[in-house]
Amino acid sequence: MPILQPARPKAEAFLGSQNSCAACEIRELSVCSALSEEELARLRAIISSRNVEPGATVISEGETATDLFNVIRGAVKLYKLLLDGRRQITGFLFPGDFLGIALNDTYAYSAEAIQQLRLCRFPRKKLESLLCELPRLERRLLGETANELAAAQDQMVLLGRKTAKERVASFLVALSRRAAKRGQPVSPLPIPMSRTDIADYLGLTTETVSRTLTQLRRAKLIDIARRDRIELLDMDGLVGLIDGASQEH
Amino acid sequence: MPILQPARPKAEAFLGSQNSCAACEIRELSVCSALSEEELARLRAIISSRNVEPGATVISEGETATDLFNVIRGAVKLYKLLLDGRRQITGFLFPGDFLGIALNDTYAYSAEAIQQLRLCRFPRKKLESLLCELPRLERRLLGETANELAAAQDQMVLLGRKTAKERVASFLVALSRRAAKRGQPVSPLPIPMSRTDIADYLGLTTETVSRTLTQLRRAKLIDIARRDRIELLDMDGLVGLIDGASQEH
DNA sequence: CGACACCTTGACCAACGTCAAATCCGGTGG
DNA sequence: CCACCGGATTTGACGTTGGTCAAGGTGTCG
Repeated sequence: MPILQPARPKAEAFLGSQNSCAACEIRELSVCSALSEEELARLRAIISSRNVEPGATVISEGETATDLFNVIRGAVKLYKLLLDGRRQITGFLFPGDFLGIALNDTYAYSAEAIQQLRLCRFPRKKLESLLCELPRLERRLLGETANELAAAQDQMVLLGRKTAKERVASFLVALSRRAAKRGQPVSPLPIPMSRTDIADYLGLTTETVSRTLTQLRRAKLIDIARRDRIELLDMDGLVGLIDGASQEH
Repeated sequence: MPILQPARPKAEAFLGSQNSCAACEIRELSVCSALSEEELARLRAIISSRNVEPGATVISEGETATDLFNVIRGAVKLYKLLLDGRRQITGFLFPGDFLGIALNDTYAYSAEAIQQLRLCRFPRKKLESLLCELPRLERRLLGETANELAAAQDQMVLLGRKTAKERVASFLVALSRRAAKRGQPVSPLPIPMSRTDIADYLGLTTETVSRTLTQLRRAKLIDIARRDRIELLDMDGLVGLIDGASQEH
C-alpha cells in the first residue's frame, strides 16, 4: 500500500449537524467510508451542513480560511483572478470532493456554486485538533491533496502544451470519467458549467470552445443534444485526440 | 495555527546513512527542523544519500515509486511529456524541496538534474510505516504537498491567462523570491536552467523567452550579465508586470 | 583556436483572440 | 399552447500574439 494512497471510492458521509450521516448521499464516496463508527461519531460532532444557491460565492481568495467543506450535492468552480479581471478556473468540484484545502490562514482561490449546492462544513479549528486523534482522516486528507496536485499537473500540461482541440477533448473525457467514477450518467454527459467557464478552465475563449465543439460534432465524435448535454459518440476517437503520455485520472 | 501549516523555513537535515545529519547543509530548511532528536534518529535510520550528475534522470513518470527524496544540493526539473514529445515542465526543485510525492505506486512525472545533485533518499515502504509513529512528519508532508498545490494553481493562471511578458516576469520574480528564502544570492540571480527549460516551464518557445528577456533588458528592468545570471534592476517594475491578484509565494 | 551547444535575432505564418452579428433556447406572460 | 424577451451560444470576418523556420552570435571547453 503506497504512502499516499488516494481514496479510490471517492465520496463519503457528512451531513448537517442535525442530519444523520447515515442518510448522506455520498457516504461511499469520500472520507467517512474510511472511518470507524467511533471516529465517525467524533467527526459528526463538529460538522454542519450548508446549502448554497447557484451563482453564489462559497469562499473568496484571500479571505480567512475558517472552514473546510465537502461537496455533497451540486458542482462548484474554483478560480483565481488577475487584477484586470482575467480569470483562470483551476478546477471543478463534484460530490465527494473537498473544498478549501489551504495551507495558510487564507483561501488560495475563490469558489462559486454552478448548481444548487449542498455542503458539509468542517470548522478548521475544531478539525485541526481532531486530526491528531484521527490519523486516518489526516491520511485521507493527504491523499486527497496529492490527488488534486496530480490533477493540477495534468492541467499544466494541457494549458502549456495542448492545442484547442486537444484541450476540449481532454476536458470532455475527464468530465466523463469523473461522472462515471461517481456513478452518474455519462450518456449523454451532463455539462453543468457554461461555455465561458469551460473557456476559463481551458485557457481559451468561449468562441474557441464553441468552434472546437462544432468541429468535434462535425467529425461525429460528439453530439450536442442540448447546451448542457453532450453525447460522446466516439470515445476512442476523443481519447486519441488527447495525446497525453499519461492516461490522466 | 492553521490546519495545513506550511514549513516557513524550508529545508532540513538529511544525509547519507553514514553521513551525519548534523552536517546536513539544509538542516534549517526542511523536515528535520520540525523533529525531536529522538524522532530524527528514527528517520536517520532509514535514509541514505545519493549524488546525481547534471542531465541524469532521477525518476521517470510511470515507473514504480520506490523512494521519496529531499533535495540537499543542486536543482531539479520536473516534467511530463506528450506522446509526440511536447514537454511541460511542471516545476523546479531546490534544496529543501521534496521530490517524488506521489499518490499511487507510480511517479506522476519525471525528474532530471539540472545541476550536480545531492539527494536524501527515503524508501517509501519504510517511511510509510514510520509515518504512523511520526505525526509531525506526516503533517509536514501534508503541508509540503499543499504548498506544491498552491504553486501549481498559480502556474495554471500563468499558463492559461498571462502574456509572454507577464510569464517571464513572474518566473524571474518567483525564482528570486525562492532564492532569497533559501538564503542564496539574488543579485545577480543565478539561472541554473536553460532557455529551453524556461520555455517548457512557461508554455512558450525558447525564441519567445529570449525575445522577451531582450525586451525586459531594453526596458532596463533586468540586466543579463551572463546567460545564467540575471540582475533584476527594477523589482517593482517586474512585480508590476506580473499582474497577479494574489502575490504569489 | 576551433567546435559545438546554446542563445539571440529576423522574417514570416498560423492558431487563437477580438469584435460583431446572427441564432438558439429557456423562461415568461398572454 | 404560443409569442416574445434576453442571455448564452454559435458563427463570421479580421487582427495579433506567439510559433516556426532559418540565420547568425556567443561563450565554454577542450
